[in-house]
Amino acid sequence: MERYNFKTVEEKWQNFWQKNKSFKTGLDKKKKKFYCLEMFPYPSGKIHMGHVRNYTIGDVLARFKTLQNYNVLHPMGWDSFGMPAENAAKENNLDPKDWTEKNISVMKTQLKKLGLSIDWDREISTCSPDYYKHQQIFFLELYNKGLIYKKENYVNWDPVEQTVLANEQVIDGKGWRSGETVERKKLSQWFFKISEFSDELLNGLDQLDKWPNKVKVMQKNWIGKSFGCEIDFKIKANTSVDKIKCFTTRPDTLFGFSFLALSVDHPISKFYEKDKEYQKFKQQCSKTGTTEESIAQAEKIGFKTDLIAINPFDEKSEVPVYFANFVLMDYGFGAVFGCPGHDQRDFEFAKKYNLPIKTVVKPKDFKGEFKVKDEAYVGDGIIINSSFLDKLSTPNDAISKAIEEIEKRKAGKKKINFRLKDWGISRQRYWGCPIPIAYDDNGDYITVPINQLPIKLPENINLKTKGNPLNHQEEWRKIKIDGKIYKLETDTLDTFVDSSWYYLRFCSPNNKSYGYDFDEIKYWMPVNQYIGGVEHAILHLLYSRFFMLALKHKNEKFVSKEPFDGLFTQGMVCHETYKDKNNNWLYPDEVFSDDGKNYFKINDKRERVIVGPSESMSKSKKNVIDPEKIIRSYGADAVRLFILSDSPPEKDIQWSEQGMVASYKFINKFWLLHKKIIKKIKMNNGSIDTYDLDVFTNKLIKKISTNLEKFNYNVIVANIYETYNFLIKEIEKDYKSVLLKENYLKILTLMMPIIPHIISEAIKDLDYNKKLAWPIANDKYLQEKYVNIVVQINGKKKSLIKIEKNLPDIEVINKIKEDEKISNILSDKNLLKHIIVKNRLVNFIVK
RNA sequence: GCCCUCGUGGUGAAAUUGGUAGACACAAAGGACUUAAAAUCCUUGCCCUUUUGGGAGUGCCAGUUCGAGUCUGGCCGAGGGCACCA
Repeated sequence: MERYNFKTVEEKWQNFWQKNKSFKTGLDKKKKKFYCLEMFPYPSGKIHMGHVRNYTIGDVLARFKTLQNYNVLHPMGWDSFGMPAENAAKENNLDPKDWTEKNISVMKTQLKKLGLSIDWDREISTCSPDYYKHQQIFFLELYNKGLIYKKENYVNWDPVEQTVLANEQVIDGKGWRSGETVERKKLSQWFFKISEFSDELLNGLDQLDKWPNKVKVMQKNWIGKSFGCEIDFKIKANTSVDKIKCFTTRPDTLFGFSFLALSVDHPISKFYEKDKEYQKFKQQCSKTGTTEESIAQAEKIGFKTDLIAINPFDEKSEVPVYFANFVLMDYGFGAVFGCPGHDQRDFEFAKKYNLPIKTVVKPKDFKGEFKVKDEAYVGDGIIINSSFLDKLSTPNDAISKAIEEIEKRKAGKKKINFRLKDWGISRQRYWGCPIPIAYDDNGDYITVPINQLPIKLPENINLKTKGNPLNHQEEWRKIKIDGKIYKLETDTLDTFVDSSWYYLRFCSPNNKSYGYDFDEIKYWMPVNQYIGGVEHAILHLLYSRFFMLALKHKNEKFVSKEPFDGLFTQGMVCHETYKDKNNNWLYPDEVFSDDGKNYFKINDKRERVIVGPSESMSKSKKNVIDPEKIIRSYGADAVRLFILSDSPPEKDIQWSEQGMVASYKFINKFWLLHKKIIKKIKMNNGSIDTYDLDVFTNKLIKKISTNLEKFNYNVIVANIYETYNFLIKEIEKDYKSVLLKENYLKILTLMMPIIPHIISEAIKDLDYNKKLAWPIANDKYLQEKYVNIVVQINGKKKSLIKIEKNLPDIEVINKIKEDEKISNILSDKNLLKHIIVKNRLVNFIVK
């Protein structure tokens, strides 16, 4: 029998799908829709295994929903602005545009070879003026809504990328892409007012019940809502300062107040700039790096001012004011009131500077006198030593009473504070979306009128200049607005802006006048299922949620709220790491083994390989497998089958050559089985009723359908193997041909989402030309005639008895007692009672 | 330090949501076919017993229950996120 030739079959069907536009999005708006979206890739050169996994998972879902007769939107595009293009172009003297376009064409070809059911007619690319024109229009819109502003502040400066990073892009004090230590620099920057929506972004999370809890928790922590109050502390001193504002969540501990601490960036610091000691202190603070270790180990240090702060609850209580290294300017008001008894950080500070440590909270059940000694007591309890707050329980009663009292004394008011900061969107880079702002000679700016958009990037420019290349484009910068010459803004937008609305663009990718068509997004949005890596849990997903709220703001027509109804975060693809004895990484391709040990070849000699732990595939560790090569050797179906098998999609998967080979063998085995079945059907001489097969098929429909809904794709692969194991035995029976064919078509349809090429070819052999539909399980076959009853004695399984379904209890018991083994056990025991779980189990309780 | 998630064979994992633990696969060992190898197929998989059979068993300890991988409490371990957030 001829062997399955995946090459010709896969190519044939991929051509067929392309020619027939098989995955073109339907236009019938009366049909139920399903918007399936995977995070679009950055066109870095070639696809990697992470892409294969991500897009296979999405494709299975899209194909399943299509078979279920949904109108499916399954598009693909390119997140094509960004620094790698600029850097690569700089190195090779290319235009970033050419580099990007070349990569897109390579990756598109590769994705097609996976057999993805993508509507390529909707392809978009964020670096195309057709796309970023609309982004510039959105910029103007948000600007006019007051959601964009410019301010000068300290920024995270990446010295390698020569650009500003958002807080979220700084990981352990290092740039998220460059890995270089980030510097503090003062710059004038554009900001999105994301903090305006803090509460909505937080509350919206509650509606997202199809999101992983993990992601919601991360966003919740990031938004960081805390309840408390602001307090104006009166200042006694000879300077012009008369009060300092603080934010606190613990006004109930105000009687434990023993110092006030300020950030070195606090406005008051200007009175101390000339003080030599202060300068020294400030420098010391800046030296405390931003790395993980330095933060963890940083000693709490302070600089004592001549200011004295007064406790609003006790005018006689006066405490010193310090500058302290642990106070951040961009949270609260850059000032904290120190209560060493009940805050560990304040406690350490007080110990160092010998400040009083007063105990004002005592644990609820503590008997006798409670005193803070070796560490702060931060738990709940009863207020003590606090005048009118005494005996109140904290947090609840004491905090509200304290706030009430503060408001009565006009010393402050109730306040909610968020950790979420505004999103800095300026980047000093060429390869990004230009910001539609122009400056006059005085440095005052205006927005560029809509009819002059898009502002296109200049082409063929010199990138090897220092800093932002656009700064050197004098001609390009000139723009005439209302007859007057202005100079364009040279900052470009953070690429996270590009990906914050692309899901809207996919709904109407060719709409010329505006970024989206209202009717289209009304039908398609929200995305029903969004699939991507968990590394975007905060950045991209929070920004996208913000963007929807910003578009909706003051726009009654825009009804959608959350962009992504369902979110699925897939795990990473891992591989063992290999090194030689000099600690140089080795590619898996270089490693071979013949006697159970691993070697690689060097100068015609073999040398032992040191095998390291399995880690997420990364170019730097060389533990990568090239998808294209794998597809070439085993075919797309086998790759899809393997990448879905073994591990659940949300968990990391180990790449294994053996596993890959097993999937490949299965594809071939399956084809041989298929040919046998076709032969049986063609012979058309069977006489056996298909009851057993019907039962199997209908159970399978139920299993695979529910497993698809629950993303249990690894179990579906197991279901497919089970199906093979079942059919290879069943095929010996001479089933009635028509019925066999009917069952077999259903079974093939169930496998279509996973291995579409071979299944398409197999269905062709059935001479079936109608539109495929997802089979529905017939309840008749799910109700079995016989059931296996587990017989337990005192909860332990003793026997398994096959009886008719739905027998009355008494008959079940009688049948079981006929069982020799059970009756033997029961004969010398005292039967106390029995528990019957219908059609499943009988438990005898004996003594 | 705080928050979240997870602990099941040699390995990746299943388990109808409280009811047959280990489906499905990888690896291993033994066997069949073959001159041989590859490919393919079959068998085995903890302890005691020659078999029949019996027993233990889902990180550890307790609890709830007729019955716990699944529920509750405590402990141990692994992974991830946040990190001076006042």
